[in-house]
Amino acid sequence: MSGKREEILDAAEAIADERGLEGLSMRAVAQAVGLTPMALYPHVKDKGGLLDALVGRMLGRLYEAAPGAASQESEWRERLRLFARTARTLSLGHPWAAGLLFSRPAVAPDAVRTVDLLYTVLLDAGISPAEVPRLERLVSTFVLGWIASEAGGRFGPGSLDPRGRRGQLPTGTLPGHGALAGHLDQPVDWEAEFEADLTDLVAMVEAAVARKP
Amino acid sequence: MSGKREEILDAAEAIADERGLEGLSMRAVAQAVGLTPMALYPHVKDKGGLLDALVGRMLGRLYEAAPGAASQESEWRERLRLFARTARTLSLGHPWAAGLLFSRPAVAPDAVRTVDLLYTVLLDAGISPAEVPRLERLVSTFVLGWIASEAGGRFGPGSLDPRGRRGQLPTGTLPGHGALAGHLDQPVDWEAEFEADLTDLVAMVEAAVARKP
DNA sequence: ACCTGAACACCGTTCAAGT
DNA sequence: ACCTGAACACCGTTCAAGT
Repeated sequence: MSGKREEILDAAEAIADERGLEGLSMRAVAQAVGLTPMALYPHVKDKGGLLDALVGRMLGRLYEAAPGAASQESEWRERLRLFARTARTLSLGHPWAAGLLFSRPAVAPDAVRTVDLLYTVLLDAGISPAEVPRLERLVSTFVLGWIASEAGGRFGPGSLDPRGRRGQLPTGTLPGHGALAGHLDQPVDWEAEFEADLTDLVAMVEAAVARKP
Repeated sequence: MSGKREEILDAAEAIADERGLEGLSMRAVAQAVGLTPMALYPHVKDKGGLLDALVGRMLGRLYEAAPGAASQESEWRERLRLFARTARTLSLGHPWAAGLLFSRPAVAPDAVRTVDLLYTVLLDAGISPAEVPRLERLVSTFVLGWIASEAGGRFGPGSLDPRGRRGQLPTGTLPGHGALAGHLDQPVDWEAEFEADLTDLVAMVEAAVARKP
């Protein structure tokens, strides 16, 4: 019936993918669906509401795309990793999305489903119920922070290129950089780094299980 | 000499603190310093440049306010915690700041100093030089993600209130929430949770040291 | 160099009016 | 209910002109 709303969200997502978040205006969306800007308001209520709907969609897709993470058949470690990998892949395809999750508390049903998925993973790992909410926030915050950094450009050359770093400060004031001389020039394999981080994260969960039986 | 730039940045920071990031316009800053909007441009070049300068300042303040973290006299564990705590305190005072760091790769000297501080902490912990850059990104990404979540509202009631979560979905579809029934209603002590997370983070660094000697 | 004033090409949203 | 058109109160930034 109300496929008009879906049409509007489709157009908005396409615009965000192509022109970024700052290219996403009510006027641009309206033009894309062949309407006047004001004709959007009955369907999305607000620009904020449009953004909320957009992240709601992404979370829904995350939940659907990581079915193995939900089905309790595979091992919790693999479910955790699958979930994180899916989030990363999704974020790379829609680089505007991750950053929104920091400011718009996601109350949509799909957001709750996603949190619940992590709850069950941690419970199956053997985390005591009292610690599960904190560890869920720890894990989701790290994953979200990481994919937002990668998609948003924080890991980009601007902040990484060692040549850019050197020379701005008097020599000797950067002892850490000095000690790492040989290790800062190589290009980074981000997928491999993400996987290594997930290994550390899984080990942290295991340690939390061992600590409190 | 060029205290005018500092005056502009002071005004911009005050506006961001009081009215949030969306209240921070070139026009508002100009009015606050008693100038025409265009008179700002020789000093800050751009609105993007103004935002960069603002986060540069925050990073400088982070570096200055955590001197114990830099001075190699205290233990690395305490230096890591001090650094993270200082970042959190700063972020709570300027809630608009953390989110900016995801999208604006900080190349400013103070950003580099901050990264170098974490490098030396990890080196002193005994992390092998080859692993230091990855672990620095892991630690800084978690801390940044956490303070951005807290300051941005992701941890807020919208996404936490269990009453809001229940009822939106057919019962039985949220097994995790069901199993955690008693543990989702209590209010959270965010400072205590942050400290607990830091304990897990420190333990993760220790595990990385033990793994590769 | 530093600043102004007018102007351009945008925003989100309200409101009265149409169907 | 759904849509339009004009309008309001904003944006960042360019440009020509002043000093």
